[in-house]
Amino acid sequence: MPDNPPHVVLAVVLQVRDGLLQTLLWRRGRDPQLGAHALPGGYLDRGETLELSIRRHLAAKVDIRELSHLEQLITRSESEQKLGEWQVATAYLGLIPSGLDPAIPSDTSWHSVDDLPKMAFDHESMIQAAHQRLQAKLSYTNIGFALAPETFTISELRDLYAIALGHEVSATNLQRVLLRRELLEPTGERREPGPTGGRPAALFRFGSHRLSITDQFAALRPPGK
Amino acid sequence: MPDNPPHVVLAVVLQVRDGLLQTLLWRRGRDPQLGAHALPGGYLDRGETLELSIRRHLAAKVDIRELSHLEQLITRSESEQKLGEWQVATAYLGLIPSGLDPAIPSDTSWHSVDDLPKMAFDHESMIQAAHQRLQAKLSYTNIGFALAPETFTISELRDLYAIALGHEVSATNLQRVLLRRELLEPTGERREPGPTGGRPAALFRFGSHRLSITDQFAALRPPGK
DNA sequence: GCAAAAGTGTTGTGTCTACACCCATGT
DNA sequence: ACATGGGTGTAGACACAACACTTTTGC
Repeated sequence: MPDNPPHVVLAVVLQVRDGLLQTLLWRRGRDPQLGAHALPGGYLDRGETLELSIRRHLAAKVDIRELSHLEQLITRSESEQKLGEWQVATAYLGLIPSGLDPAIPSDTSWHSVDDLPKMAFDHESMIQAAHQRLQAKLSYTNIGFALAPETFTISELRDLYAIALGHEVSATNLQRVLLRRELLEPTGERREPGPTGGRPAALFRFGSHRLSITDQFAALRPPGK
Repeated sequence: MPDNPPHVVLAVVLQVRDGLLQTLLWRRGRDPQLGAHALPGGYLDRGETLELSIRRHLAAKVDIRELSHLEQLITRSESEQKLGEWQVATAYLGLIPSGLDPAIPSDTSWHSVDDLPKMAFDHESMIQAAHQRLQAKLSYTNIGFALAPETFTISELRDLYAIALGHEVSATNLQRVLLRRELLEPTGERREPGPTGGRPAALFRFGSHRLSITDQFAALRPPGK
């Protein structure tokens, strides 16, 4: 056993795809746990910074210019140790806006957060931690910008929030909350109605694409019983 | 340079002492930065877990049975690297209830968070991060249990909150918020008034000493202008 | 009685949810 | 006209801050 632990950097990359909150998983091509699903990532290189390291490893899987947000989640040493490998792992949360479809290599695929395959190590609990962090931040920050495309209608945004939060969200109230907090600005454009008609929806965009705490007050709770 | 980075584990230990929020600093007895003030901690041992490691290092400074709370804060690789030492550091936030006065070694001392000496590395920003985390959690969790002694009056608790938050807190409203959230329970006992008189204060205690999120809603904001 | 400290009553404000209602478009 | 989806008006619940007022003690 070496004097210092190998340091692994991982990312839970989340995106709303096909109506589900999905995460990018890599099918391990090497021991240990060959064939099991794991979070993308790899070893910290000599002299490298944690954030640059995870960006480097992710670059092998997706176009990281499409990453709309990246933040550190947690650092763990526990479970790897049980496997006889003394090792430290730092997990990041990454987000990709809905609507993009980055090219990914064949050993990598998207999986619904609610229907994960058998995961290597304790990566499943890291995905849960990432999901909880996203849910919490949707309530008191402007992090919605990182899930949404550049412009969108309130209905589309409502769907993104509902999928990420895991419960129904009212378009009416979502609009009120985000406008009151001055996070959303109208583009002035409208979306053409579909073949079935309906009033054309106004297009909005997030005023800022930098994370900020917008309200200590929680909103968007699950509908009352 | 070795194949793997040395992993350092640090703790920002906070306690309300003498009317100030203070942190435990260690005066470095070795290079680099000999003589500068630094957070207590040390290297991760072979096969050791992060949390056990910080507990082990802290045990050399204080009686860790007096630690009322310990949580992971952040892991950094950046700044140490600038000094030519490729190194990763994980910082923890630790809390000690007010009123205790743990024995500490002579190379260690308490310093007000608002009046820090010249700090080694980027430890000052870690203390700021710890302080901000504590302030935020005072609003939406029951973390007050970790700052307060076993039993206390509302006035005493008000002072602790005011010191940790850095702004005035109303005893009236603090009591209402914490009772509404059912965090406080009366012990049934009373504190004798001082020589100057006054109605005897009821003693309370926190119902739970495990961290839980009690409200997504922020309270205890600074008094309005 | 009077000062001091603790605790309660009450009012107003702001944020949120829920739901009724109105608006703009396609067929 | 009517269905469809977008958007506004309004009322009620709740948490909170602020402050007046009452209670209980020592002197």
